[in-house]
Amino acid sequence: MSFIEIQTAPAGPADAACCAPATRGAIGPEAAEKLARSLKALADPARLRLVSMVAAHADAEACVCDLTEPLGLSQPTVSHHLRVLVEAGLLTRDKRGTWAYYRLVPGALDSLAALLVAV
Amino acid sequence: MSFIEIQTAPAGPADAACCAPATRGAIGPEAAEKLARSLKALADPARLRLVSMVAAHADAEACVCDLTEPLGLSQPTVSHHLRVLVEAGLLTRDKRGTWAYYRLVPGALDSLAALLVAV
DNA sequence: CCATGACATCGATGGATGTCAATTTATGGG
DNA sequence: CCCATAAATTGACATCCATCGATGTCATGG
Repeated sequence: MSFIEIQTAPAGPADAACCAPATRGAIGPEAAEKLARSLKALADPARLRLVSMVAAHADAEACVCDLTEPLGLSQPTVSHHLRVLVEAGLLTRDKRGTWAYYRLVPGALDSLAALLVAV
Repeated sequence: MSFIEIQTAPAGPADAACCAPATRGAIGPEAAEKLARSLKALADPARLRLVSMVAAHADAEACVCDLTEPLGLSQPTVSHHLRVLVEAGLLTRDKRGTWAYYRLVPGALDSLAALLVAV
């Protein structure tokens, strides 16, 4: 994984008053972009509840029909949110016959949290 | 802080076919709303970089003028992002004379990450 | 007392996003 | 072969959000 890529700069001379160069040990623009994409996928009440509901469901998997009614959202909307979560690498989709089963990707949330504290 | 409020339910009986009740040990709607607000504040490349730059700056504090140029955004835009971060409880603002100094709130990122893995 | 610099707020605009209704695809049963 | 159900996709619409320019406020210095 490791999107950490510290942007090292020579640590310029200390400025007398204000306005030092900044961005010494800070996160790089592309790493920020990547992390923001992952966080944006989770930064929605419906999607947080979906992740939580999938994780708490029996066998840790659930189909759309399990999730539509308790969320209070229409089926296409739930499907859309699930798609966003799958594209963000947080859930996996497994279509078996009529139903599509969603599962939590094992270490996804943990590595995201780890990146967060390292920002 | 502690927005942890897990919504505990009696853990209903396993359903035979599909469509179990769901939302057993899942996060509640209002907890999801609150967490989503915090995550949304961070789910932006500019704000992630701002948090990182403030944390990496000398004395762990920085004024707006330190941050505008390396971010490549205008001063009002940077000010807006900093305001969002302050309102989310991630940064503190301390106006001393001409300059406004921003600092990272000590445990903010960590407790956010802890909430994330507990979703 | 006015000029300047740092910062915040306001207003406008373009783009992203959440939502639903309608349609489409696919599976399974009669 | 046709119908019913489950899901995904599409299209349309409303809302939110990031960004910028203009303006306002406060402190400092000539």
